[in-house]
Amino acid sequence: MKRRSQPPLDGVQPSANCFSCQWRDRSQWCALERDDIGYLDRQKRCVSYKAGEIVVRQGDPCEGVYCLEAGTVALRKTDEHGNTALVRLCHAGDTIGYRDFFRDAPSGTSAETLTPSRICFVGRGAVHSLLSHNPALGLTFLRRIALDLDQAEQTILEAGSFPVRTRLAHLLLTLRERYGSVDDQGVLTISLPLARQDIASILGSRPETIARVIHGLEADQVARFSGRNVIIDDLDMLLDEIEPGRGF
Amino acid sequence: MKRRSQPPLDGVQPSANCFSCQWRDRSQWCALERDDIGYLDRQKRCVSYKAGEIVVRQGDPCEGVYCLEAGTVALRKTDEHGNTALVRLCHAGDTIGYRDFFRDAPSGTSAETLTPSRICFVGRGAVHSLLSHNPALGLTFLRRIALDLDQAEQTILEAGSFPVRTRLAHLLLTLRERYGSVDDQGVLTISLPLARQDIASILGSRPETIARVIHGLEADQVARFSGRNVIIDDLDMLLDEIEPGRGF
DNA sequence: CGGGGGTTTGAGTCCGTTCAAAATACGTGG
DNA sequence: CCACGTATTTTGAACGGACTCAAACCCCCG
Repeated sequence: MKRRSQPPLDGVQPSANCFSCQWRDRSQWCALERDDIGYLDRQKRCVSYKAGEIVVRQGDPCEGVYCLEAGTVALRKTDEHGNTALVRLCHAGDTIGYRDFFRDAPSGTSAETLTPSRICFVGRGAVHSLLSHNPALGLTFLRRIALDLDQAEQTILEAGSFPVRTRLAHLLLTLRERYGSVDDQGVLTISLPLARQDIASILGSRPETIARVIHGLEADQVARFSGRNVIIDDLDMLLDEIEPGRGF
Repeated sequence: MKRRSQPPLDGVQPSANCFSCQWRDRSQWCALERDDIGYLDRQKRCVSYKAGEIVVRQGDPCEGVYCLEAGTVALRKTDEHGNTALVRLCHAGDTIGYRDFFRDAPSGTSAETLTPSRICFVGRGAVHSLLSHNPALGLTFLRRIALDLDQAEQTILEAGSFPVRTRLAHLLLTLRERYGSVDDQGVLTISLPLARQDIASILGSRPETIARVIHGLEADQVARFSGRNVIIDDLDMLLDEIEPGRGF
């Protein structure tokens, strides 16, 4: 048997069960009753992906929605001129593709796994069925999209207002919640799920610029980067990158 | 009686009726049955605004949603640092504030009339009631927000990929649909509902830059600007600003 | 006729980009 | 396990678009 360098999907059993899914109460599906969860469980199809695989290709017809049980997924959008941007990161517990589903149009973004992932697929028919059985489900999605839209507008606002350095600091702070850990010394380490070029893409910048900004951050003792690990000795310094001083 | 410079609300009767509303079939409310339209009609409250009035202030609690019957409204977002951006334009027929409503949180944006407008207000309770009566209504909103989110992501993509000049050309083309007219000579004129600073805000730029770009557009015979009127003799030249050349 | 906000123009600067090349990391096959 | 080829990241130098600051201008209104 061939040895593989990909880390295994830590502890996740194949063919997960919706009842025992740790995200059930925190996802949109929390609106479902017991019976409907059973239906969902029978209908869903679970697939494991390696890092870097395409789950949905932009322009493909939308066949249903996806539940990200483990891993991290990037949503990329490409326009007709070939410009591409990483529009959103999806983490374990997120539902993917609901936007295309409700627009009832081909996928507006591609979805690509950034880390090894386990993703459950739920077909159109099943979602429609659940939606009509349980009107509250529609509202949880409504709420979720509203939040997404808010975040997108926030991004627009920031992109125009702050330099790349500030936006990178903000991104690190955001990623801290899911990918950060603190050791005994109280030192924060963040294991980025992103390559440099993906960071650039998220911030609407270029890999060269990101490299330079990272260099600057290290020069100012704000953070130390080694590969995809970021070590932050003094969180306050990182926070100061966003709140530019306190003298007001 | 005092003479007023504001143009009257062309032909719109005061206290509009939902049944006779010209937007009924094209708005989210198209999902409603006759009885529910009646309920909506009784519940809504109609108000006329002059240009430049604030309809909703960012941070205010969300009391319901608004139907824009006539006029143009700008949605502005301000962050904690005072940066502000014009996030979206709303035109006659649009529903406003549904996002805040579904997030169930204070308004994330301010809404300000750019032209004299007539706006109907529908309270929380009424919307909730209609929503529970008619699950399809939720889906029309879902669809609408999904479209908005798409557009927001498109904006993010463009902002990072194209110079201000291209984005301005694109904006003009967008506004053409609602604010453009063609005379006997076949010449296109667009009556912008926006001040220069609002254009800047929409494009994530500055008024000075917009002035310069407009100057450049005029120098290249692409368009002539006088006040809020834009005259475009040759539409192809404007289109070329977006599609950079045809040799591919 | 005298404000006052919005717009335009000018000059200078900076941030981020582009292009090119070197350095490093990574996966693969020997 | 190491060598190799490829992809990613980093560095350097130069350019350029958009911003800032400041002043002049304009138009609408009182």
